[in-house]
Amino acid sequence: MHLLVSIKMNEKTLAPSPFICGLDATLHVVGGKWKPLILHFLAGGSLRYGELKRSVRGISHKMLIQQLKMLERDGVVSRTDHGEIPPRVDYALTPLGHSLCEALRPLCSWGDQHTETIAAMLEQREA
Amino acid sequence: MHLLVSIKMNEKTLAPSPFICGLDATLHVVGGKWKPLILHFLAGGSLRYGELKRSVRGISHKMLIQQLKMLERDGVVSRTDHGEIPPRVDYALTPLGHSLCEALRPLCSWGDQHTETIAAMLEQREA
DNA sequence: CTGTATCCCCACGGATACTG
DNA sequence: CAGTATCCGTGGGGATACAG
Repeated sequence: MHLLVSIKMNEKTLAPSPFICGLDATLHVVGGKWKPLILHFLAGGSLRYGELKRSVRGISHKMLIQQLKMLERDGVVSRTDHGEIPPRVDYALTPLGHSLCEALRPLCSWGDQHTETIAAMLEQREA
Repeated sequence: MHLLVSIKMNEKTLAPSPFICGLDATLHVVGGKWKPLILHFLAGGSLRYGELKRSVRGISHKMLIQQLKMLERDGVVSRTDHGEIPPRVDYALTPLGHSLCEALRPLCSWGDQHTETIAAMLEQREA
């Protein structure tokens, strides 16, 4: 009895983890509709803004810029402006970004394996 | 030369894949803020509505019901109403759901490994 | 306890125009 | 080509009340 009593407090008044689990934490970084896709296409190597725009089909100009900024701020993507004219800007994954992308791969495979099934779902949704 | 010419068309006027890649397809199923978390907590076995509500901390009543319906419709989650009073309803992963959850695991691990880093990000965002 | 139905706000996100 | 700024609609999603 009296097991686990009196847990040592941290210095900073014990800030409880803001996440309910690891997955939750991850989603704070790659949550949303576009971020995973952006990372996915950067996995093959650095891309210019335009290339990225064309790769992530359907994304709007505004969204791409915005999401890239977030990803850069979070240390997942790096941005290098070559200071040329016309502008030439490359986006690439940081080491952290690569590791995250790695964790994303199973989701890609899963999607590949079930594309048919999922496509069928979408049609059924409208009905 | 003339490689890959004259690709055989499908019967149904060749409906081009609605997805830009496997990952995109996956996101049509577990996209959004809550679905991944719901699946994650169901991975340990079936849960009642209330248990799920408490597990996925922060989710609203409306959202949980709504997302569960979608997951059920998409064949990822199964719902069993025991027809009792008071009501007793269990939610569980289907085989498809389990495979998807499996693909989600690396994201959990990634989050676990970088919790500190991510927590730091969040604070920096406000600044 | 589980689920349905409303009200309602805000921010997500698209379209467009403009700058360097 | 890359990026910023603005306008503006839609719907995501919370709070609440109610039913079985």
